[in-house]
Amino acid sequence: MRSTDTNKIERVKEEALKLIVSKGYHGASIAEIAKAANVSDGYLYRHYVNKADLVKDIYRSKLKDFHDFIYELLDADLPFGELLKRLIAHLFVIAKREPETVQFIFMMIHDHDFDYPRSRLLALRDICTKLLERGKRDNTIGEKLTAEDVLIVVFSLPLKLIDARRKGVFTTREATSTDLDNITGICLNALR
Amino acid sequence: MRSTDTNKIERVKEEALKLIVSKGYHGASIAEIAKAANVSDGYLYRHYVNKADLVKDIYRSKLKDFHDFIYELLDADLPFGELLKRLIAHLFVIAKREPETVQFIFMMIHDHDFDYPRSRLLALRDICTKLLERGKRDNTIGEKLTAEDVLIVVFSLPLKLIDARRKGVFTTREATSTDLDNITGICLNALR
Amino acid sequence: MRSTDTNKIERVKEEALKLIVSKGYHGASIAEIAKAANVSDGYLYRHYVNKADLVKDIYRSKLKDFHDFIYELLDADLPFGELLKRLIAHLFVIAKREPETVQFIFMMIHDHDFDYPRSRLLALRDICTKLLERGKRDNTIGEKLTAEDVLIVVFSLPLKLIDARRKGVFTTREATSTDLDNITGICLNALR
Amino acid sequence: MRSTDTNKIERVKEEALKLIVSKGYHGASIAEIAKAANVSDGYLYRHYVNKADLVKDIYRSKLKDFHDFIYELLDADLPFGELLKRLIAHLFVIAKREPETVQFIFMMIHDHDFDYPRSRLLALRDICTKLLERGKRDNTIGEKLTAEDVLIVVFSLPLKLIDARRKGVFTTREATSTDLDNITGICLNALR
DNA sequence: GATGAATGAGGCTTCATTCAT
DNA sequence: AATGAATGAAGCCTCATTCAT
Repeated sequence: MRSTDTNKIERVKEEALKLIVSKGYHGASIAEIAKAANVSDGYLYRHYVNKADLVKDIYRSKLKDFHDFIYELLDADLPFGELLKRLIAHLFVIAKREPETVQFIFMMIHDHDFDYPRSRLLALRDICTKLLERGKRDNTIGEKLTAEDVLIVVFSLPLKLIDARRKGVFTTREATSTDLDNITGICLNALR
Repeated sequence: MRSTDTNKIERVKEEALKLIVSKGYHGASIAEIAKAANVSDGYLYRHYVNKADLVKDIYRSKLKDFHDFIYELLDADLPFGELLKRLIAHLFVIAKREPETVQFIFMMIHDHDFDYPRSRLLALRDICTKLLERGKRDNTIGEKLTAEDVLIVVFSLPLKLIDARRKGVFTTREATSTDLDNITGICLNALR
Repeated sequence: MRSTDTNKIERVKEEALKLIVSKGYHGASIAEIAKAANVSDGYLYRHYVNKADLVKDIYRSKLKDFHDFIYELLDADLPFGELLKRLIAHLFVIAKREPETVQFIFMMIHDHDFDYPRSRLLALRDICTKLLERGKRDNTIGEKLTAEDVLIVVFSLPLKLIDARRKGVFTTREATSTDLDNITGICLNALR
Repeated sequence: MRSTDTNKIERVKEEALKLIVSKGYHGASIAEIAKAANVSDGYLYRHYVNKADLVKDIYRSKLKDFHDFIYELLDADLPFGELLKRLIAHLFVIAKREPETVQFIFMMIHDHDFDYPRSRLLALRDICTKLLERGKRDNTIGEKLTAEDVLIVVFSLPLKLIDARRKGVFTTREATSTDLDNITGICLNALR
């Protein structure tokens, strides 16, 4: 999994992500990805055993980046409300700066062919549990709520909003800071 | 002249749904679907122009069933809280009785290759708008909330919970009436 | 091969001919032919063993009509020049009145999948031989020429001209009486 | 890196031509062609977008070879009679040496599914026009004749003779030099 | 390490034909 | 006699993967 030309494999991952987002996993062929990355068809097989392995790696690393960010937030010892706001703000910022990344994660989460990576699942559970503790400590989260509740509220609503906007369910208007406040408020209320 | 066996195409749709749920759209081949439905490979092409057309039809009809149910609820003129509870309860019941159906809808909603059918999109907007009105009339939904907020709360959280359970993110425990009450409460709070 | 509804099978033959001319033998499906003839898909199988059999029958009958016309001309005991002129004129008239018929014959003559029907081959040989005799009797055909020469001249040049016009090789201008005289002259010269 | 085996694609074209001649375009399947060429099924799709594209390429190149030969003849500045004789002789030689090639061209010219390639059509018109000029210059072609007349005489009669022999309309006897002289004489007379 | 030519399994789809009614 | 629902063989084509260079 080590490469001489670090750039190359990064290019592959980048183009793979972009193409998968725009054409779907099956729609993005190895040939097209390789061409976009200016790499030979066979190149990626020196790093990954197959196409799915490449995608899993991208998926895993994107999730890790996100989880790492949350861990940093958790380390900062903010009140839960503030923490949540920053978490969601982070999502919105990424959704704006690199929309493909958020869309990619959203796609993969729901893709039949890709499980949530085991290591990430453990991290996710851990994060939800810590968020729950933090919220309860601050009396921001209701006594009876569980980490699972945190999961479905904190990691569904914002992503779903971003996705709804992208698809134009009601509007394609770009998310504003008002939207950010609204969705944060909704999440906070939800966990009351 | 043989008369059309109306069961046949129903069998095809049923088996297609099941196989797609278990193996994904691309994983479920025409040959396999036909075999499971005890029908010839070419049979479905007498009803649909291609595989995607079949799947879209199933998708559309399942969504329609769901939307029809909600319209019935809306007609009943219940208070919003009760309406929401019944709506979510319905989802839970289906998720238990025909888990593939809910999973199928959940998959299709997030599938890159399938758009939300136009007619259903209009119905969905209409439903969210009506739910919003009802909630505001009852003072159950906050003044500033929008139909889009209703959308992401009412149609994301319960489905996401069902999906989380199926995947065993935290637990694979079957959803109980307590879970139902909890998630309803969360949704109600979210829309406060 | 007898039918109760003579019209029906005639309609089938007519539509088959038209569709084959416009879409080719493989492009014209039984379903489409049946639909155009307002007949069931299975209908033609009560008259012919298969699709090819239907087409052969149409082919044979169209050739027979043409051969019959030539035999009538031969009976009229005209000088060869006049005979040839009338023969070619007949082709031109049909090409104008029912262009599909001439095109159909032209297509079938050159189609890999359809042999010239045996009975028609014998008639064709006979016709060429009689034409040769007539021409030699009149001193219109050179001594050394053969029935085969008559064949390639009389039955190639006019049809090829009609085809070239249809395809617009040089022009798509409709064949005039001048064209008729020209091509007749060419054929006569060819056989000198 | 394996270098492209230039023989492979040539083998494919060769076998495709042979199989199409013997079984027709639709009768010659990709699988069979690939097998005959000792190549994988998918191989030809690395060179052509589909089956028709392969066949068009063969068609075009065979026509080009023939046209190139005629252009060489035209360059030689021979009297028209000699030029025509050599042209027809060339056809006879090829028909003997590689009978499939002539048959292939003859089939394609008359195939409903394949147009005469545009570039070849232009060349053909040019050739006929130049032949006409040459013939008129030598007083070998009548004043009133046109390039279209040259077309149907020069490019129909010899091919039709070859085809008639192959099919055994009158005889299957191989074309002799006498036949060559005869058909040349017929063509010359035709254009008088 | 890297390439890209070549493979071939497997998918979707068509359509001539059958046969129960 | 006629229908037309249903069949299924067979075709075309895609694309992840391999491996000689």
